[in-house]
Amino acid sequence: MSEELVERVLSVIEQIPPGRVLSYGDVAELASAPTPRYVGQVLAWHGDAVPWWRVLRADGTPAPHLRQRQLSLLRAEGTPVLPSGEAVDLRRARWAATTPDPPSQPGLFD
DNA sequence: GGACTGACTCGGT
DNA sequence: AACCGAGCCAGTC
Repeated sequence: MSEELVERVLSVIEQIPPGRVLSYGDVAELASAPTPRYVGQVLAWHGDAVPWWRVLRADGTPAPHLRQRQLSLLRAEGTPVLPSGEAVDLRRARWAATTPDPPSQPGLFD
């Protein structure tokens, strides 16, 4: 696998602002990775170097083995979580890369 | 070269 | 909501 591609994937993740998230598919698209699976693979190996908790599955739920830890990290930085507490509210928390700046006001998510 | 395994996703039951 | 199958692709054995 190309080292360059790994760098791009990590770079995209590094740029996700606190309180916002991206799905594996989003990251794959932004980094021109071949498939979302690849992003998961990169995170499994180099995840400790980036804010991995800001990457979720397409439905807003974290990968099963990270469920607890990831959700608490997200809650800690103010990411909007659904009432169930089991998934992030993607419609509000998803980071639009083309509009990089997160909403600048405190009223942020609501 | 298979076969199987994942921090995946989507469409169909 | 839950389960299934297909497509995906790098790694490992």
